[in-house]
Amino acid sequence: MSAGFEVFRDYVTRHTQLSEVDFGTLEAAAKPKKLRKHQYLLQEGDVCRYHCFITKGLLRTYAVDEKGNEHVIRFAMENWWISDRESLLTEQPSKFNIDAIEDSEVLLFDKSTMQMLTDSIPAFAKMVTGVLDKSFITSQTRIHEAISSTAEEKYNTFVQRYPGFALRAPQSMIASYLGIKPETLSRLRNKKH
Amino acid sequence: MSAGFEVFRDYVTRHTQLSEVDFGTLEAAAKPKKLRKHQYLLQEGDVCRYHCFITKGLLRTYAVDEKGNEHVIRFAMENWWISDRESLLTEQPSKFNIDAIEDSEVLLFDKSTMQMLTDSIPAFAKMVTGVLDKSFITSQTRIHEAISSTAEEKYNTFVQRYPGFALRAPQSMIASYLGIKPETLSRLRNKKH
DNA sequence: CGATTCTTTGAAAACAGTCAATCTGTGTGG
DNA sequence: CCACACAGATTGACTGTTTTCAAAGAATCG
Repeated sequence: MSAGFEVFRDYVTRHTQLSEVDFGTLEAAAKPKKLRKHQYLLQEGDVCRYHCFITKGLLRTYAVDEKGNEHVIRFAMENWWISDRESLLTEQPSKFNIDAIEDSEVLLFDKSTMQMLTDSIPAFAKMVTGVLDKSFITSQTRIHEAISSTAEEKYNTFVQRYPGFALRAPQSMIASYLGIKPETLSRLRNKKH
Repeated sequence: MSAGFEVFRDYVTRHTQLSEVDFGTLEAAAKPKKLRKHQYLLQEGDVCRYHCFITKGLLRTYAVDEKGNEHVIRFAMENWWISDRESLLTEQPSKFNIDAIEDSEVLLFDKSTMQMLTDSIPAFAKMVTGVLDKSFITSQTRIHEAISSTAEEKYNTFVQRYPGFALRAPQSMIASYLGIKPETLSRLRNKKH
C-alpha cells in the first residue's frame, strides 16, 4: 500500500543523490492525500499551506474572474509539483483554485516541514531550487508564446509539448489555458490538415 | 568612484543581513560594466555567462521571430536582476537578446562566482532564491493577465504596476511586451475615457 | 437510458492586425 | 543654429481573426 511513495522515490532518485536515511526523513515528512475528480486541493480565499507533489492524476490551477469565467493558469500531473507559491510565501489568501481533473494522489509537505527538510538536507534543497529554476524558465517560455503566437500556433505547440495534457484535459480547459474561447479551439482543431 | 556599488549595497541591505566581510566578498566578485543605449548585454546565439544586477538604467530581454519581429519578454531597471536563466543553466546558446534601452550600468557575476558566493554565504543564497521565487510569482501573474485580459486591460494594468517602464520605454516596446501591435496601443491610449 | 456536461456549428458583431500615409520629435552634420 | 533625416507615434481604411450568442449534436456518468 504505497500511497505513491515509490513514484516520489523514483523522482527524487532521478534528480539528486540521497542517502537511505534522507529518504526516510522525506517520506516521514510527506502526508499522502487522495483527491477525487473535481475535488479541491486549494480553494480561493484559503491560505496555501503545502508544497504538493503529484504521484498520480492531473490537476489544474485556475482563477475565476468577476464575470465567473475560469482561467487555467497551469496544469500539473504525475511527477510535478503544484502549489500557490505566492500564498505560501506571503501566507495571504490565495487568488487561485487548485483542483483535480482526474482522481489523483499527492504528497503534501507543509511549509515549515519543507523548510526543515531543505535546511537539513542540502542536496534536497538544491533539487528544490532547481525545480523552481526550471519552473521559471518554463513560465518565460509560455509568456514568450503567449505574446508572439497566433491561437493556432499556441495550440500546436501545446499539443507537442504536453501531449499528456492535450489528451487528458477537456478542451474547454485547454482553451482557457491558451487564452482562447472553446469555440475557437474547436474550430482550429476541425479545420483540415 | 562607485560604479553602482552603493546601489547594490542598499539593495542587499534591504533584502538580507550581511557582515561587512560578506559585503566585501560580494563587491570583489562583481564586475561593473557600462552599457550605452542600444548596446547588447547578451546577443542571441551567445551563451549567457552572467547573473546581472542593474544599478542604473533600463534594459529589455527580447526575442526575434522568423519574420524579424521583436517580442519583448521583459523589462528590467535599477535594482532588478537580469539574465537568460535557461542559457545560464544549460550553457547552450541563448534564444534571446538583452540590450540597453537607456545608458545603463550593471554588475556582472559569472556563473561559477555566483555558485561560490551562494555556497559560502547562506544568507545571500537565501536572498537569491527569494528573488527567483518572486520572479516566478511575477511570471505567473503575467501569464494570468495575458490569457484573461483584453488589450486595454493589459495596458492599464501595466501602467499601474510599472509606471517607470511605461514612462521610460518606447511605446512600440510596450506594445510588444503586451503582445499587441504599436498601432493598437496608440489607439487605446488615444481613445478617451 | 436520461440528465448533464462538453463540443461543434452557424451567423453576426467586436476586436485587433495590416498597410500606407502623415505627423512629431530628436539628433546630426553642414 | 538650421535643415534634414530618421525613428517613433498617430490616423484612416480595409482585412482577417476571434468572440458572442444561440442552437444542435456528442459524450459521459450516475
